[in-house]
Amino acid sequence: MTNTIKNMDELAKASGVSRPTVSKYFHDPDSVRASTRERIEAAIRAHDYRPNIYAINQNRKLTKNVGIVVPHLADPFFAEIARAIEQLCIEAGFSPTMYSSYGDAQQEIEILDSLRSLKPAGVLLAPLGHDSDLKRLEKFCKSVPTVLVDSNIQGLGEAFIGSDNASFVNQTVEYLVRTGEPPLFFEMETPSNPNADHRRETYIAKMDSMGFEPEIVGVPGKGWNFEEIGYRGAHDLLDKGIPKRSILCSNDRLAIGFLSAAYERGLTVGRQPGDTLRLASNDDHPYARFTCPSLTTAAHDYEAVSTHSVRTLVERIEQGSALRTRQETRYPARLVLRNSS
Amino acid sequence: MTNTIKNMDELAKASGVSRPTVSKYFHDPDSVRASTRERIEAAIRAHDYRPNIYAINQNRKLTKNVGIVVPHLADPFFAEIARAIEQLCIEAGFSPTMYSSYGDAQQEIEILDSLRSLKPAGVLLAPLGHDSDLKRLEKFCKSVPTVLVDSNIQGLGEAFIGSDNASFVNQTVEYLVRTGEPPLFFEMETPSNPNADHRRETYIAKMDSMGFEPEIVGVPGKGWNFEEIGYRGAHDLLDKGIPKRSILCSNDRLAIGFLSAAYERGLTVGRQPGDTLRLASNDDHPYARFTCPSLTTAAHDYEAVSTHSVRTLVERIEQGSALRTRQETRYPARLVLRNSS
DNA sequence: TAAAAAATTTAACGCGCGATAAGTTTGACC
DNA sequence: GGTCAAACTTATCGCGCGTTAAATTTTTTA
Repeated sequence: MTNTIKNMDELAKASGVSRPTVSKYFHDPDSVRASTRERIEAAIRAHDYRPNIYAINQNRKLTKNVGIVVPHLADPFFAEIARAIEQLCIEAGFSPTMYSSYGDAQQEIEILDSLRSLKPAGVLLAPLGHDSDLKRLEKFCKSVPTVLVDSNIQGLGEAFIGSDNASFVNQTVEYLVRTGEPPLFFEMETPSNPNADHRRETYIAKMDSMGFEPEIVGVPGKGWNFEEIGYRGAHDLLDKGIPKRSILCSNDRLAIGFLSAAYERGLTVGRQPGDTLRLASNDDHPYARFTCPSLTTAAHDYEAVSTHSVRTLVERIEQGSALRTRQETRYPARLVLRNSS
Repeated sequence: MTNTIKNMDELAKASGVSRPTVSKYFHDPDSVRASTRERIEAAIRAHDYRPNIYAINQNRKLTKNVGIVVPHLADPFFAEIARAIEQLCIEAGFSPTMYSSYGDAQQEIEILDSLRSLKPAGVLLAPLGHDSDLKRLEKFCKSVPTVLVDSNIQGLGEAFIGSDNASFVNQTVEYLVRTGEPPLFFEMETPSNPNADHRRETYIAKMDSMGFEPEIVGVPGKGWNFEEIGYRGAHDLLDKGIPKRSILCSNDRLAIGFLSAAYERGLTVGRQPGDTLRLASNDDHPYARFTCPSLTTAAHDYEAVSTHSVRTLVERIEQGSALRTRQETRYPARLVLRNSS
């Protein structure tokens, strides 16, 4: 008796209203009179009715779906960004779906391809960067309102919202210099993300401007096992002796690997007089508090990036195909002092 | 000229076949003659056509969708399980979608509710456990073929596939006893997962059977910030002096917090003669290799769990509503010896 | 209380595809 | 060359809803 309702027609009859009115109700509950709204809602509750999504989306010009695409969900940084964005999308009345390309450009394209057939209202995309298939990405961005997050690709999408890499590195370099000595820059030889390039460039510029000689160590290794790469790279580096007392890692995951290697070698890392090394990094990874020693790092403004990017996408969706000028927004970092330097 | 094709009718005309044949092709490309298959595929390529998912799913009795629901995607353990399962589902010809309840029972229910309207062929569910709304969960499992993963709930779903908690703890306890002394068990006072209970029970039973007195420390704290909880709990514990030389943590994330606290206190953890503490744990968290010292732990058989659970679900889907007896499968752990004990 | 405005009803079409039945063509085989 | 099954075509219905237009009712406003 409670589950005999299969479609809107029956729901309409059960609640004593016409089907177009019920349809209107689902489109916007406030568009019907309070009295009819209550009748409809009573029937919905009584029969546990939910409209058929597929029938809805087939006929609507625009769905309420949004895609969230990140390079690697197993990376806590992206997991956190994705979580925040997902929540905000729900609050804005959309149905977000999360996708991860797991560092694979081919999969990134496949995700976007299958996303296209979901006719999403919009997409929040944190692209792989260098590895991405730019032509396919560009084609996609032209067919679906897309906002780029975290990693920028020139001219692509409606807008870019991310973190200001220069702010990160300037603060960490400044801090290390002010409280000790100019740092060596420790990074991946072939980073899988454009942000790494900006960090390197900022490091060089900053060192130059302060009158120091930039010194960069690029460790080999591909893929997304950054800790492993940092670990091996640190061992290789330290095999040749300690190059400098201060080290700045391009990102926290490399630093985690570095600290692990340093620990194994019995090197003490920190700002105490007896310590052999000082280490700082960027990102404020969720585990940066729990490394040994805890990691001095520059923190993203997760909340600002996620709220701004969702807000931008929603605005873009609501005002239709209004092509404003593409805006790029970069939020500064917040230096977090811990025990590693 | 290339994008004038909107539906199957036009695609059929463009390729010179009838629409039912095209429909048949999409259902199973091998069900049409090779020559017509080529003609269709040529037209698809030429016009970049993709069938409308919503129209397809509206009419199919069963969709090809499967839901993957985990308690917390930001936890690397679940991120890894979800990734593996997602990949296997794709290979099996399904369209997986990932959902995370982020530790919130209310959200777990909402996910399942919205999942229901996607008419999924099946669901792979790693339930929250204690916190889950069992009645709603039960209702859901009756309406959608569901396979439980990682965390079992008696009688729920078609099957359960997870890890054998007893195997984990038996191995870690045995190892600690054999190479040193019986361990203290370090866990959360109110764990958010039934697996923790099984681990505790196994610890007690194992200690009893070996003739030792079980000793358990339950640290306060709620939520999913296990590292933080372990960190604070360790400090509290160590404030009262070192209770025992061997400590077994219920899971790696607690251990990561513990190691961080121990490091801050200048305690050396390991199996060397001079070390003050030995620490072991369970899960083989992706970062267990990079803690300081690296963590001795019991590893899940990720691959076995994920392949078996996907295979079970696919079988269940393909053989319709064949109600076999519910099976529970638990894979044993693999002890990973590192430097913490 | 009448007129205007808002809400609702009735009727009907379309979306893109699944599915089926009956007739027609194709290709393999002896 | 004839036979027959497999493959294909034509025709047609239905899915559950969006959407629209015109007619009707209800509520608000003057």
